[in-house]
Amino acid sequence: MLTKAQWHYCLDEMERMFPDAHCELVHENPFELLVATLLSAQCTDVLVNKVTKTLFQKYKKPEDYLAVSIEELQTDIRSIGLYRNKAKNIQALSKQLIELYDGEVPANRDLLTTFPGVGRKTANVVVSVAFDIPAIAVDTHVERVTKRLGLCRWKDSVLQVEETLMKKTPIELWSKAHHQLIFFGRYHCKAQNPNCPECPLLAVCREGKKRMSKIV
DNA sequence: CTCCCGATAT
DNA sequence: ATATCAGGAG
Repeated sequence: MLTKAQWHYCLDEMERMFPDAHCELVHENPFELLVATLLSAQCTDVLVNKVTKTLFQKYKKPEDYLAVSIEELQTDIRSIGLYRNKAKNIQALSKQLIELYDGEVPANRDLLTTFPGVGRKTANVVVSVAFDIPAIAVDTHVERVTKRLGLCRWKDSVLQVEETLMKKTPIELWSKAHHQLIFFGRYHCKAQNPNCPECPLLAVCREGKKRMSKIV
């Protein structure tokens, strides 16, 4: 397992590699971020942005998503994948927003998870990015990177990963570290071909050292 | 655990 | 052909 000093070394190096890591889901308000994040499940953010570019011109408010048929909304987001569930969730979520929150996205993680299609990860993204509330959303990249490094156990749940990250990272760094973990996982410590030979974290990485010893 | 699911990279 | 992608619900 990584020591505290080793983890802070990782945070420093990721800051060096990706100093401008940020949310790559294009949005102009909390509602757009909520929809974009819901759409991003099992889909690249590049594809999400391609769809929302036209989607957000057609649908501005929750009412707009309820004004069309489910089939029409499905067609508008079909290229995203999982489009039947996502279309249904967007309409149900819009209805709940109007009836219980006057159409405004609540700045509260636990309230957000009561919305259909919104789990802990999506809720953490929204409160963190849209409302500057400290949170660490554990997506596929964050989970993979923290487990490869050895900060977490391979058998840990995403909630356990989140708790470990919150415990071992100063709260003022949560948002930045969260995005740097994603950039590091997306562009360097990739799922299929991680670039271990050129990795500045190799010296402290459990999985990296194992992979490199196999090559030699 | 399974299902949902199209686009892209390997 | 197969793996993966800013997951969530039953």
